[in-house]
Amino acid sequence: MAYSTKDIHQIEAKWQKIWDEKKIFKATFNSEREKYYVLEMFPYPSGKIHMGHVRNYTITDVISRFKMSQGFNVIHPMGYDAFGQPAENAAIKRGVDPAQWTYGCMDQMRTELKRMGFSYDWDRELATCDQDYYKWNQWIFLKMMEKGLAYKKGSPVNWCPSCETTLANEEVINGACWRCKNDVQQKDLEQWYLRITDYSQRLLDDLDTLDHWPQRVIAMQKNWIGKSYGVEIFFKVEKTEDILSVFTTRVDTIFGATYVVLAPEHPLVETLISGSAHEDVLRAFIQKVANESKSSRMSGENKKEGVYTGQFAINPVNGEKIPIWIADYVLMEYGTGAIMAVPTHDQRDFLFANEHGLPLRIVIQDPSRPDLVVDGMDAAYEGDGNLVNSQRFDGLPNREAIKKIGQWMEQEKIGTMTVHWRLRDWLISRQRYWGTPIPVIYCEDCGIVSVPETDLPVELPRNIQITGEGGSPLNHVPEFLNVACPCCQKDARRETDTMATFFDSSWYYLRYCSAKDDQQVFDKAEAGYWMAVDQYVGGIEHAILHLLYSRFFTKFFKDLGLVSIDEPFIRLLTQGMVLKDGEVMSKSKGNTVDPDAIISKYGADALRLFILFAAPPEDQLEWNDNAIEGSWKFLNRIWHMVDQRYLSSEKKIVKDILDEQDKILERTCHLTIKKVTADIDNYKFNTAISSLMILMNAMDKYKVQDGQAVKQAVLNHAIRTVIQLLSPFAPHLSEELWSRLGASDVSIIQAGWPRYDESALKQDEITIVAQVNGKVRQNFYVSADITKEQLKELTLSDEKIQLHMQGKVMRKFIYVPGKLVNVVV
RNA sequence: GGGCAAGUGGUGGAAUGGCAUACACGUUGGACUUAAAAUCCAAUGGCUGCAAGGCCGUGUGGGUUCGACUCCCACCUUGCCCACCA
Repeated sequence: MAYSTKDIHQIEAKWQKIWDEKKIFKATFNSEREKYYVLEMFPYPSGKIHMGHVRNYTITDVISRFKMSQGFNVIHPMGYDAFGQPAENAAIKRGVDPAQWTYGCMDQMRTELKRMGFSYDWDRELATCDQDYYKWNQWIFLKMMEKGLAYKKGSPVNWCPSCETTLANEEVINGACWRCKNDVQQKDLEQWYLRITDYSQRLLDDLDTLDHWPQRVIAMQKNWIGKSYGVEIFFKVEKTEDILSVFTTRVDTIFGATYVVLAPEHPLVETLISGSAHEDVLRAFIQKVANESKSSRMSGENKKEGVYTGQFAINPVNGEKIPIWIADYVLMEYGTGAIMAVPTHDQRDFLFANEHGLPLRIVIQDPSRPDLVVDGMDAAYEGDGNLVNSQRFDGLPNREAIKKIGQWMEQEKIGTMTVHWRLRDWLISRQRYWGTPIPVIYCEDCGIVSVPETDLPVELPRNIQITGEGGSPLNHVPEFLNVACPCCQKDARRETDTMATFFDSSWYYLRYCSAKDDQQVFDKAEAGYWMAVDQYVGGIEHAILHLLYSRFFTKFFKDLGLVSIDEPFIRLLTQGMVLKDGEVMSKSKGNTVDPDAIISKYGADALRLFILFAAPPEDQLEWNDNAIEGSWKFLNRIWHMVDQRYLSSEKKIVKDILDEQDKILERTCHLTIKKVTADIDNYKFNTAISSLMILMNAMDKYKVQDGQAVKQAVLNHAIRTVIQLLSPFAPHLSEELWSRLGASDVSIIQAGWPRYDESALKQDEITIVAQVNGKVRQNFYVSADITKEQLKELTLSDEKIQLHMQGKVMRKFIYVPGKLVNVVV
């Protein structure tokens, strides 16, 4: 019987229904069984799924089904990261209700995900915009407030004028908004922050325990956390009592400091310049820098601009009077917002000093240019060397001097050895509607009051006007805004900002463990059993944001005593992008391929198979309309194999009665089991599939005549093996064929995962490659237990080998058992 | 400027230091067919040769080794991440 598009759609629908009705993928808490938690990064419900989703979720599905077959108690949940700006933008543009729009998209996505045949436990489905989810966002926020980890402060923040909201540091990419790519501005605002910096050290240290994370993700996080050791040095400002702190990692160059520079936003700037002779010039400069966009200010290629304040600072190591400048190349966000400038040993300072005629002094000697003087410098020397012009430290190697000077400065109380972090506290306030309301009330008498736990959730009002203008829409909803103070019952008003949606996604993997629990954030015992996530799969774009925040939340829950783990995700796989014509598929480029259309043409199994076969999961994948035909053809071949060549046979496979052809197929069969099993564990889905193709090719060559019961049994074994090994990749077809073989299992998963027999892998006869001086000249087909001496004799007496030895004398004979020999002449 | 990947046929890609190009796509030829599709069979790195064969070949240049796509050094190119980070 032929296998057609009509058949695949019938078969796929049939099995999706059986899986659903028989609850094949339902995960039940059972501490007797070994669990396995497989998770993908849940989608934003934009409506249709795209090839990126298909790739991500097919990978997790293969792992999930594989682990289920192996007998693990697998939990594989799915949900939606459902709050966020696209829904709100749709509301502004088309006047639809964001909730209605979002739930509509979720329905569509669910249908498409089911069409792919993914092995989800749908009973655990969640959406972050559900009240019974975001209620717990608010609960977590209150706990953080209680522990002093959530706090409000006024400070300069990143402001995206196009999204009309604030952004976290992690959301600013090259000075632009991560979502809309517009330039980010600085604005002074009162906002809510999470004290993630309290966890800097733990977030850094525990990266070393993540042995199964990609190295580059770990490197990116380390980089982002940015720990640097240095010294904070106290400069006195001349004629005042003010102390100016600067941070440096190069305290060995302190004797070469010839001026000090402040960021224009530095708090001391105001007192330094007020009343100065050039006050207006100075203020104009500060204003000019403030007007610059973050991206241009941080570009690094700008000319370094600055102005002299007219004031001096005293270098505490030598009492020297050095001028205080203000310049745009010093950033308030890093260190203390002030630097000591050493133009001879820092290229930025060098450029600035030359520009403004500031003095230079060499304090580290370049070993390759011992006679170098200041006048001969055309660039700063940033390498190592011994100290000069540094009083009692002269002659010390600079790396040693870093320690010695630091210790000395601590003794003299003119500096302190310290650590600076790049990581900032996480700004979570957003001036948007479609998010979790921050559960806080402002009372004139009581100040900031948290909403009592019993009043949760603070409901997000529905059916309101969303215009995109006039700040947060919640400001214009009196029923929401006006509330009695929980302390004094007087009129008060609610916080109208909502939480950044990364808050929602920082703990959803815990919620899945007891998704329907309406009493608590998650069940401690269930989370204790299911967590941590054994295998997490998602895009590299979340290497910092989501993964860092989730690690922070897990550590916070540990401190609350709700979990006992330190890290949420044991194994992490970051899958590559799907490209078309060499470019990332995107709606704006118009080069998307709709998964739904592919399913309609070839079925979900062919799509799954292609997307895994075309490239290793971490690499970019180039979509190819032709190549998917190959996957479709391969599935057809398997169908025909079962349809036309599987006949029942009573015979058992006994090694003694097998002929050479039988043994070869048996051996290929066992090799394939071994290879596919190892490959799935190592994310090598492409080679797992190719080894299944090799087994199919071997079966095609293997001939069985009528009545050859032993050969039929051998072939049947191979057929059953192919179907089982294929089942994680192409589950629908595998289920159908498995049931046609007369299996009694409800699902092929219950048949278990095939095991290979080590003894079946052994070969009686093997091929040995013979080389002369490393070049292959001959092949020998010999008994597997041939000795080195026998092989040597065989090789040296071979005509071809002799020809290539050209009568020369053998110097060495290399023998690699079971593989090759090499004659060196 | 710093860090991390990667560079292999016409294409996607395989190769615990041991036969480079598995598997697939594409192409070419053949079988089946009135014809086409589908399917099946065969060939398919380059140069050279009637053939057997020979030589060359994994970004470039060196090195280690009996033997290097693989390990080491330098360089080139591409991609990603970070970056006026003090």
